[in-house]
Amino acid sequence: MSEEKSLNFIEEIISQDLASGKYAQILTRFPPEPNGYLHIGHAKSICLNFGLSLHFGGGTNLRFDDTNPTTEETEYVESIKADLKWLGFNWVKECYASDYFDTLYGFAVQLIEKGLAYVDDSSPEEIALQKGTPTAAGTGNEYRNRSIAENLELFSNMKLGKYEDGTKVLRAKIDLANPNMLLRDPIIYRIKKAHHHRTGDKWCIYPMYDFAHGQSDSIENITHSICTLEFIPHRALYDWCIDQLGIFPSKQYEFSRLNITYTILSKRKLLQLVQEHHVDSWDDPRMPTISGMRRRGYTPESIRDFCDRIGIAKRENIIDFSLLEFCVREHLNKIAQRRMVVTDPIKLVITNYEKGEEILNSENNPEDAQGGVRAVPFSKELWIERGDFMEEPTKKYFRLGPGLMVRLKSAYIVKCESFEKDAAGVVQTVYVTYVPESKSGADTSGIHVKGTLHWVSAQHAVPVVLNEYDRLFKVEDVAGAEGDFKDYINEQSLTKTHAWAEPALLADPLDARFQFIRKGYFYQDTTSTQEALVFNRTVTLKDAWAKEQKK
RNA sequence: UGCCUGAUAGUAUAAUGGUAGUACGACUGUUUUUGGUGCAGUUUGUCUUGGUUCGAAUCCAGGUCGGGCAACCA
Repeated sequence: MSEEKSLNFIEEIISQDLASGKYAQILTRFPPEPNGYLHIGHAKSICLNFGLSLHFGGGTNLRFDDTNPTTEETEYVESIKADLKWLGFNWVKECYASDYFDTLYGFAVQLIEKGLAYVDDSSPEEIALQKGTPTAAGTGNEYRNRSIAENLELFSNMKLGKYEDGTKVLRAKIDLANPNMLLRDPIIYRIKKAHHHRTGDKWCIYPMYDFAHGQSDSIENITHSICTLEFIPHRALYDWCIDQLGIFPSKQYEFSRLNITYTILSKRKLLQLVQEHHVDSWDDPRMPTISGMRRRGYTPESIRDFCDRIGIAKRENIIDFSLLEFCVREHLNKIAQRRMVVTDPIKLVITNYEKGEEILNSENNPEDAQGGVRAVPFSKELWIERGDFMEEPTKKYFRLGPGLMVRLKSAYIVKCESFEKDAAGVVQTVYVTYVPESKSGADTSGIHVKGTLHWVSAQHAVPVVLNEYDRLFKVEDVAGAEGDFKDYINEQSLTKTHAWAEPALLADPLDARFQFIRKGYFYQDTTSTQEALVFNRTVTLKDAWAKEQKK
């Protein structure tokens, strides 16, 4: 337990509960509905729940909140488990609300027997109408006065499948005038003759969230049930159910959900992006899903670090996307293998280089003294970036231009002697002379240059495809922007580039993390093959020169 | 017009009646064979009006602004 960091309000509550002896150890839970893929907002909840039990001692259950058979699928269950494991968390028990269907049914019967629940034959519209409005009390109906015996029989018949979907519901009998709309006789069971991904066709009635969640927490002896702010009004119902049933008193606590600039964190909207082909899939590297971020090259460490930094509180927030970028850069800088890739090539010819070719060594990672070196072939003709040559260099331009000198990374210092344009006036070739005694690591030339360029030997170059990603949306606050969120989609969020790479990439493992020097961090895409290498740009490098140019 | 919540630099998050701090961002400088990294520094803040107090971001009262609540979703 590290004491130097101050506690957030939930950690505060837990340390008090532990100190007072209320609990000997804590048990939290992560309760996704298996109706979509996990995203970075879930990661915040995951890191919180698992982090809490790791920090204070105890455990965390993984519980699938699968009470709505029409939206849930096993595919989602599997992806959620895979994402959780990848993030590095282990749950104590794998639970399903559907495992409690029998118990939950019994709870409902208990409520009926206490005169606290009744079967209502009204239509959804009628029920909504009878609920009143936030400022006007609701009105009852004749079904509210049904006898216990009648309710018992009707509810049993509901279970037996004697009624059609939507014709009857079971409601808790609480208070139709309560200022909290959720307490105005909430529906706790509805008829759905649908196939459930786990219970199959065994059930045709399913409990609502409010009659399943708190009870599931209680059944598992969850001590601290942590959810997001929009569930605050549900807490009264949560407690009411537990009180009336007299079961283990789990307690609900709420924190604010995560928002990030230039993206959306809503399963419903993310599903829409997939279904309407604005992105390729749930794991499209542009998606803020865990699987998308994994494919893009984010590391579990960087996501956990991000969740650590954003903090836990109760106020609405929107985190800068740049914080996420900072976190992944910081981690990748330490572990990524440096490689050289040229994306928009022009030819560089070294006129006085007569050796044919030679093999140079270049460090894999300057941050890691044990990282070793790799062999990089060097020759008379190289590819360099078009952006690294300027016909008429501006002041503060440290790259190549007529008469200017630069170092070629891990190789020699060269001086630009001349250049050649094609018919259209576009520069195609730059002619330089090199300084033989300036060889990297054995430089006796005494020459000091300000710029260092990456390069690839033309005859050894390997073709690769780079997926360069930009933000998915054009506005900062997508959820808060007026109108349809899809109007703000950035159509240029993906740029595919053909590039030349150094041959070392051919021998690198599939899951290696790379920094393409001066370009950014890259990770091999799932579609990449030895014959056609494809890399996703996880994030660019910070670019002080781009900033300087804007001035 | 009801109920529930919340409000500290650009963005987050601490300070639990006693020096408003930290991170990211931005800006300087410095180091550097990545205009990367590292290092040093600068910048900007307690929603408002009263009250209690020796002392208020913190407690009290009123106001303002934000978010949520009327799914057989979770």
